[in-house]
Amino acid sequence: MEIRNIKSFLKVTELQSFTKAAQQLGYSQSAITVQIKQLENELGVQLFERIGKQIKLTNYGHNFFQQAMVILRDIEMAKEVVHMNEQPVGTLHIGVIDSLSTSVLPNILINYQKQYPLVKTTIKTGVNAEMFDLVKRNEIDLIYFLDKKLYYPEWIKVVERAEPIVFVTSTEHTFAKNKSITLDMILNESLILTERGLSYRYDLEQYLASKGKELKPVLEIGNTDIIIKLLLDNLGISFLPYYVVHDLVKQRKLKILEVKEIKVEMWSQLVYHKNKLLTPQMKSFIETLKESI
Amino acid sequence: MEIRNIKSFLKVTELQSFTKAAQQLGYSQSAITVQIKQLENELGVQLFERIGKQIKLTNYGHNFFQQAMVILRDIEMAKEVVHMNEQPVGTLHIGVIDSLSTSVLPNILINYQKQYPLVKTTIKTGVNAEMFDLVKRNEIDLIYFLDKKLYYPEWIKVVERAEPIVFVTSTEHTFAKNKSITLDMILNESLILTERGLSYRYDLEQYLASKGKELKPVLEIGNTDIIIKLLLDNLGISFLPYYVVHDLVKQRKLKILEVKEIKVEMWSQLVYHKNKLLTPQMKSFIETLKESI
DNA sequence: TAAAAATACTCCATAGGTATTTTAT
DNA sequence: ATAAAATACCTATGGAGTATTTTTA
Repeated sequence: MEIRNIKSFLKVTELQSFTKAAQQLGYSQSAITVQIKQLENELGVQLFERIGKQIKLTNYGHNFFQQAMVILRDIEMAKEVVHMNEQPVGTLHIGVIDSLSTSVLPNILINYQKQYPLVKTTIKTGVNAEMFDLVKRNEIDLIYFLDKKLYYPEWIKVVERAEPIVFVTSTEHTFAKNKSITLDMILNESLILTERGLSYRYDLEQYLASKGKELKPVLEIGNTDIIIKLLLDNLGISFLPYYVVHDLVKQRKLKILEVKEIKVEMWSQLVYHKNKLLTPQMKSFIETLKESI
Repeated sequence: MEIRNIKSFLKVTELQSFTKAAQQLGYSQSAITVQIKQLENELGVQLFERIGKQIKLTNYGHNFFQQAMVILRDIEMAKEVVHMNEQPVGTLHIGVIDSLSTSVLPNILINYQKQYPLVKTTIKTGVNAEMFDLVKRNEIDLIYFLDKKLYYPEWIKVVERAEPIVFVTSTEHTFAKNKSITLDMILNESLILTERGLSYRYDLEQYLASKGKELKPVLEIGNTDIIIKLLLDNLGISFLPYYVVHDLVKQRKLKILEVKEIKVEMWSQLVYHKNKLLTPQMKSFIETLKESI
């Protein structure tokens, strides 16, 4: 059974005539005869009585008529309903690296929820590699991460912003008053760093290695929040994206150490998979993020 | 949009794979690709995200999925529902000539209604020509009439029974005691007859004409009930199908006059149009009628 | 005769197959 | 190297047209 048969059937019942139905539908009369016959064969019943020049629905035909209308209505509805939800509603899956998730993301999410209260947002956090994996498995719609400027043909980048990485310590620290600090000075202090392998720490180590030097952190902690707590307790110096300490620096609880010899810069980037269909949720989130930074 | 596309779409969503869906449906993989693409073009939206080796419904696809299930369910339902009402329910349209409608039909209808209370029966009465016309216009399902044995290729005859046509009068009538009556005797009495043109009256007149004689009725009334009333009042003699007077003869209120010279026999016949689809109502009515006579 | 549906036949549009390419694992 | 989908191309089925026949008004 195909839909064209059903459409023809309905037109025939409406006009009580094969010929007229054919005219209105742009078929030849014989095409209608055959289409109705196909239906009758498939259903195993006679749909019309052909008596004299006029045709009339049989009981079977009447039964089918009821359902045929339902089916056509369903199909029309499918064509409409498919376009629904072009407003931002539904769910949005975002992957974010830890450091961004506790610093810049909260404000963005608050703005977003205010503007689009119908969207349910789920956040997955982890390191870059884990996020990238989730994108590949199409489990998250967008990923917001920090790294060098990355270009992969399978990604579409929608936002990127330079993020300076800075040495930072407590305003209580003895270095806090020094105008200019050298790398060597820092290397002899207690260093509280993020994990090895994180791109900005890697950059730093590469630079040091080129000078024959080495990082010897007293502590390695993935979570930047914990690092910041330790810094506030004046327990050492760290090397972190500026954005994670921005607020506390403004509040004069932490202090950026100006180290002239090295400048590490990373990029916070928002990307999605090139084959990903942009949902309204995604579009609106991207807009909100652009406005927020 | 055709149903095969919808079926394939549903199988693909079920198996999350074009290839597997193709296998299960007996298509090649490329056929599925094309079918889904057709749907996507017609709907104007992307139904699946193709990311890596796996596919995933988009929001649009999910919307369509909901309706697609409804459509298929309704199509399956159409295939079932079309066979419904194979029990005798619904309406039955019967055409009956006047004389049968008041004599043999009532009993049959009572039996029928007892057995099939769900069938609504409509009775149209009239003379043969009117009934035949209604059959041709497919306004009645069955016609029960009295005439010579008729065979028309466009009819299907399901029941026929010989119906003697008899001279009849009141038991009070002077002729009632006579063992043998001649035609001549009757022709001189008050004759109360049905209309000219009725087949059995026509037969009688033909016979008389061949003998150079003629009918001179004092009254012509189409309705046999009225004729019978007049007979009971001993107002004359009539020429009627035996079945209309059967009961009153048994009750010895009317008397059949034995006229040796002529024997007119008609047939009560139940027929329907050859292109008419026999409904369960019709079948069961035919059965009931056969049993009742 | 006219009008409607059925039938016979022909044709070609297209659905689906095979083979290959692309893309990703 | 494998596996899935897309693409290119080809073939054959069958849907629809034309012409004719049948049936009935």
